[in-house]
Amino acid sequence: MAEQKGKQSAGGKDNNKITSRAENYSDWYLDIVHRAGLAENSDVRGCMVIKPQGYALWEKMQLGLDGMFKETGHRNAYFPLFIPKSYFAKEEQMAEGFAKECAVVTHYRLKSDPTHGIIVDPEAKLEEELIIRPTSETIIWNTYRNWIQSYRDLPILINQWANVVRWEMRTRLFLRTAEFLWQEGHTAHATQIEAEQETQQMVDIYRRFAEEWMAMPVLVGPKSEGQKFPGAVYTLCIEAMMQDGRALQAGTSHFLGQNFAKAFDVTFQNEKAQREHPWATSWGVSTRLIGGLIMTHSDDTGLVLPPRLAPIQVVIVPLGKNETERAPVIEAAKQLQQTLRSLPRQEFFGYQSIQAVIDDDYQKSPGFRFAEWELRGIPVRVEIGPKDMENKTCVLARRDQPGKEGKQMGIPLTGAADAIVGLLHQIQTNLFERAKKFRDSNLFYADTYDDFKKQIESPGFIWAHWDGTRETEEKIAEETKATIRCIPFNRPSEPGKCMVTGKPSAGRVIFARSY
RNA sequence: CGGGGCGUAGCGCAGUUUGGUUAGCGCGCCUGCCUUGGGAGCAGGAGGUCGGCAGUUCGAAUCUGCCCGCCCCGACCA
Repeated sequence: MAEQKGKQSAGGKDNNKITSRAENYSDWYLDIVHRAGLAENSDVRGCMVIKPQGYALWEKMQLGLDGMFKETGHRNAYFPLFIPKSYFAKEEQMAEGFAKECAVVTHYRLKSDPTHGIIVDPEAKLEEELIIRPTSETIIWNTYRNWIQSYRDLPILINQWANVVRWEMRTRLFLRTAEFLWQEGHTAHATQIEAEQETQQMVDIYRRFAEEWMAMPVLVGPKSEGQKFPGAVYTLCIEAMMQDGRALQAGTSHFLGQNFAKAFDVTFQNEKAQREHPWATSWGVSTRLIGGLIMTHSDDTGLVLPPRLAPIQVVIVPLGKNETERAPVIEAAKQLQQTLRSLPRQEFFGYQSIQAVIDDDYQKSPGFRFAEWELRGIPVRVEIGPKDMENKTCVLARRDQPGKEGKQMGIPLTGAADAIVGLLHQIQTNLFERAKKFRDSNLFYADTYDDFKKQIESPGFIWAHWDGTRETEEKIAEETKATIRCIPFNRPSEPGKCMVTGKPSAGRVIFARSY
């Protein structure tokens, strides 16, 4: 009896399968991250290990973004991880905003102790504590003070790729971790208008990157007062809808006014020999984008990668029962791999050659190998077997249509490389269109607060009128857990009345529950 | 930090209520045979201080206390 019970219950959950989205969205997400080998939790609370497959995605993101930053005149630099507490305190709004989640270094030495092993040396207390950067405005503007004397020194257009630490209570791989990787741009300008143009330009770069590389449609526009970056005059954002209908802030670009220049006493002389404070921006996206990528495209079969972001675009799976069958198949696979690799480089792939791998692990059954590569999200799979060799053809399978549905048989090997490139472009477009369609079909309207409360219980974003005050937004957040995600630039011009207070509203804004 | 749940092999779990010899199962892993157009099969094998510490007991995965960690729900957040 006991044995039988054990047998039945053991493995009750098939750990070979991915939890379906319908069953448990959050388990589905974690299954994808784990099974596709992107990342895992480390022993350090709240911190993840980004594994090679996951890091490769980040590298492709860096490739795409860094290129766009450079094209617009930015240069990379690196500033310290540690920020003296006094610097941090200088910009009040920001210090307050991040105070609750700062890691602080208080000592600089350990020593061995007979009873406790290694201990913090109480003699080695720092005179001034160091904050581990949650963001770098303060240390950078403290540095800019020395770099900026004249209007001729401006603009300063700097970006840094770095890690930051925000001590979060609850973490989720990629979406919210205590330490994460990001880029932060920090610019200084002679005029307000130029800084505001920069803020706009950078959010537009984020939009382009999200849409063109990640195939992730986004809403673009300012945040509400309540949601903006502490220390910013205003914050522009790109906001995406995940497949569970929740919002993900995917990137932000801040107009900082002269706040940091004043806090750090940064001035320059203009053409008329007058002293002025420069105008600032900062902007960033993080490894959170990987979470957004997963939750935008992936399905119950596994990860789905848009071709422009996929570190490997093509996998070739040779088939065959024995050496005699396999030899010519392998030869054809190698030729195709070589042809793909030597195609003219396209901007579409970041001017990198198309990466194709051959999976000739015959120990694994064909079905196993097909499933495995689908799980890992490779956009195109090529199957070549003995039957194909008779006709000099192959089979192409597209990841955006998993299983047998996405297969095209009888593709001539001679034209296969071109067909694959075409397919990669198609997949990229299809993924974007599909995600956009999903997003748009989950945009709802609410005119009364009652309707809003009802609608917010279902997935999706809601267009609603709001009186523009922080109090009303807070009340809504408290009562419905929804916040204003974005005030889209392209919103229809439609004055109305706030659904809560009845006060006038200039136009609808986007509400949603968010990550 | 409040409420709930859980720590047993790399992963997923049974066993704990009612203490009793060498702690089981599925997947994965290793060896061999066999097989290959959608997650194959057979045979053999390796792998555990049962989260930690202290206690109760002739005897603890199982009972008691303390501690640590993880997950979910809240408060907070890119």
